[in-house]
Amino acid sequence: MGLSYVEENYLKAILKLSGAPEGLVSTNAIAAQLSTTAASVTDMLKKLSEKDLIHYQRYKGAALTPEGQRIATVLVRKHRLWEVFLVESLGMTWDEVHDIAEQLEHIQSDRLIESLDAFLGHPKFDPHGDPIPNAEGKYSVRAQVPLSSLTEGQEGTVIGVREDETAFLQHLNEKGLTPGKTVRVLTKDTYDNTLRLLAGGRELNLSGKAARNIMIKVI
Amino acid sequence: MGLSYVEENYLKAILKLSGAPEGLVSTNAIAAQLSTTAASVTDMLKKLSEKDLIHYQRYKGAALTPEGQRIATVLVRKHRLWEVFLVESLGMTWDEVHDIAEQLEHIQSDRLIESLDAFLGHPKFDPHGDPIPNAEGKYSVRAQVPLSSLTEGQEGTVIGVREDETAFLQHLNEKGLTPGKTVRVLTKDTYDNTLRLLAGGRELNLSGKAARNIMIKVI
DNA sequence: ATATGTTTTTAGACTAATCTAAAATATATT
DNA sequence: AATATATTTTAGATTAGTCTAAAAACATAT
Repeated sequence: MGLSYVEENYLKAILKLSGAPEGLVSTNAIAAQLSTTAASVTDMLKKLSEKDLIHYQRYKGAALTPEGQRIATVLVRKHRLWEVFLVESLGMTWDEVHDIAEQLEHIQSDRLIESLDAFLGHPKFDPHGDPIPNAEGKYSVRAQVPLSSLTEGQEGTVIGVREDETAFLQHLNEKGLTPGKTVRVLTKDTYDNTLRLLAGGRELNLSGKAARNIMIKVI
Repeated sequence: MGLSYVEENYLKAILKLSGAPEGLVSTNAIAAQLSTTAASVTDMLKKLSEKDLIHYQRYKGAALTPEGQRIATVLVRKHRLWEVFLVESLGMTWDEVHDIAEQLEHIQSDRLIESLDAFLGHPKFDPHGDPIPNAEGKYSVRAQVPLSSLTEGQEGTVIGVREDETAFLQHLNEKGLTPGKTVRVLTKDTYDNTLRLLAGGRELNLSGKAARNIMIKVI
């Protein structure tokens, strides 16, 4: 029924590599992505093709079928939801969560992932600013990124917040970080990601946690 | 370096089976516990012995070494912490979390498990009432007796169950016999030890067999 | 103490995933 | 177009974990 850990990783690699150019993914590209050999990839491509998860013609390359794409997208969804949990709930740093999420994304339970999604407040973006596909596999458009993903010198306008907790909104009101306002990142602390901002003509500090909940449209 | 998923499951099975009688665990007992064959168990016992995680003499049986016990106890710690998270944070029911925790316990990251422990407030018991060993492997104790040992008129609170079979937990959920609930023994059948209970304001019957698997803290 | 029955181990085979080395195919160059 | 180079596939071997069937060890009963 379910796929193995390894099969899942191949599907995710193919999804990642079929990003920009709408062509076929090569054997070597997959081998490099997964740090394995071309021979191993060929074997697996045959197997995934047999299961109708990819279209594959030898010497040509591979592309996900609709079903393969669905499965790979669920993996991306799980990976990014777990990253949000690790950073926002457990307080881990964005650079240490990837390897753990890489393991957690293989946990099998639909109920679990939907409960986690609800617990986190149905986030649309992960701590790196990447969009989280919803349960139907649809991505939010990347017109907006969390303020926390901006680098020093970048500028944008506040679109809104991710979680509309009253206390949090009041906090932002006091700082003048309301929708429509323009903000510029002056400095970003390398340890705790606290931001020094220029907004409405005055400078202010903002915690990394708060910055993650403020959505920005980059100018 | 690290152990495989399978090796970890063998260590956990041996820890579970070396519970009461301080003797050796038999090959057949492990095979039954893991739903595998005796031949497979023999192979693995040799391997674990080679790694100094168990003491093993052929035809005699196996017992954990201090290092094997340490690893198995960490697994129990992880399993139970995840169960607390699934029930208390995600709002899942105690009968559906076991299989998910069975997967989550194999996630490798010391930082993760200590962060999770802190996030949950360093719980001492899991949703089934079983104690959670701390980072040093020490368990908290709690005075508990099986429900079957109560006499007519005695009262207590449900702490947990002895066997965590999903079907059994669901059965208890339907009857409202979940951890924290108060129960009073109304009558006890002298022949088959069937109990007539008062729990959550309503009366219900419970077989002697089921009662032996429910742990109670007497008031 | 010998026969019977149970438990455990060994022997040999299978699957999934991997590798190296060689062969086949595709691509690029002149 | 012929040849050189790069990519991909095949062939064959390896490892971890599993299985069935047969042999070996142990336990028990008469």
